[in-house]
Amino acid sequence: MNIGQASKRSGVSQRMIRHYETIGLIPKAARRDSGYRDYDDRDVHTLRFIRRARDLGFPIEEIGRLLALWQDRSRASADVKALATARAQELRRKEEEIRAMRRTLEDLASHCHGDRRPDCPILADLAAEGRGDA
Amino acid sequence: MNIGQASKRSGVSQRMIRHYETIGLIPKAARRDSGYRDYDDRDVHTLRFIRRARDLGFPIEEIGRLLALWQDRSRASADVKALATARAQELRRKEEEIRAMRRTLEDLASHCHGDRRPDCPILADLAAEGRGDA
DNA sequence: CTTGACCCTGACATTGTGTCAAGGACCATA
DNA sequence: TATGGTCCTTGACACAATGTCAGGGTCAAG
Repeated sequence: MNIGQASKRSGVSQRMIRHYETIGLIPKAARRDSGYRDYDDRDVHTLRFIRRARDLGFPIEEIGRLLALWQDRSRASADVKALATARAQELRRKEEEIRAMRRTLEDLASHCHGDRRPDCPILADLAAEGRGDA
Repeated sequence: MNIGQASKRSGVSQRMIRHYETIGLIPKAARRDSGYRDYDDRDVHTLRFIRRARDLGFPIEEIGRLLALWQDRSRASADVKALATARAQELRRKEEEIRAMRRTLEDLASHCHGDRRPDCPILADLAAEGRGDA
């Protein structure tokens, strides 16, 4: 099948399919005489795997490792689990970071009148003489 | 003062100071005869403002608007509050998204033996015949 | 054969930041 | 004054992941 079909069936954009090929995440696709890339169901399956991993927040480089493990019949599940838990921890870290930012903002906003008066604790906070790095 | 000092005092890297100038977030710095950029305390104050906003997750473009509001003595606090709450909501959205990913991963990992056996529900899930987009 | 849908490559944009290179400026000390 | 070390300048390349646009073939149906 052509790349358009593969894209629709896998949920990975044509752009990204080509990109993954370029960076070597997936092998170079077979080509027709016309030069068109040609995919089969296994390829689509692989693309779905990638999409799913991507949706779970794995960076490309780790997706590559997951793919290798997936294709290695003798892998140890511990190796996979290690990647997954490391990712989960990283996500937890980001989550906390964003949460802290959000709460600060909500706190600031709650103290702001939000009317036509000009004074605003949000700007006051942003402008506060805080520590630079020096 | 030179850019190095301004950077240290504001906590914004030299790279980003120049970048902000390039994209017009801050006005072009004054120059010495030597060509060196020259900053004063007000500039540093502005840079700190930017850094603080950046730390709160505001994208550059919104930081520009905040700066304008900050410098506008007659702004209405409602305008500032609107930006802040919109940002908070966006952060909340991201937070949820990341949280969902993390929980899925943790769930998958909890069902994985994590030993030398090859079978692993994490890979099984990634490889699952899920819906593509077609 | 023409038309429209599909494919190809390559390039540019985004967001925010780092780093490296080649070259000039400045300052202090030998 | 010459030399060195530290600072500055610009410009370019890089990351991750993606979109989009342009200019040009391909294919299939009418």
